[in-house]
Amino acid sequence: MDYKGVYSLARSIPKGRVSTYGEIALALGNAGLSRAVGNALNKNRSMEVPCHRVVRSDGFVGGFARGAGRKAEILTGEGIEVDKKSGRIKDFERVFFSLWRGSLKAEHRG
DNA sequence: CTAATGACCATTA
DNA sequence: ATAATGGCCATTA
Repeated sequence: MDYKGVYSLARSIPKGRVSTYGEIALALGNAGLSRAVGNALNKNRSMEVPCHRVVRSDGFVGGFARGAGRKAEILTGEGIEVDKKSGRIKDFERVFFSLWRGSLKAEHRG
């Protein structure tokens, strides 16, 4: 598993935006890596890698080494609204950032 | 090597 | 909209 690639892509996510495990996997060349990507980010624990900006494709924040609640709080601090009750991201399609084409539908109408 | 687990994704009912 | 099922890859025991 090329962790370096995962971390590099994760770093590519700008503040105030979120991407998905599947996107990273797809950018690496294998969409099936989605699960492995999560493992890689989990193992990381480096502050230089904004793993908190990587969420599930469904719009849920997903898991986090420090707990999903912590992840949601960090995202909220970056301007991304998260519903603590359901653990879902508000305006997910709006804050979504595509790694392989630098955002596609996210910028379709500003 | 086999078996089980995980920060997932897509399909189907 | 929610709930349940199958598939995928890598790591760990």
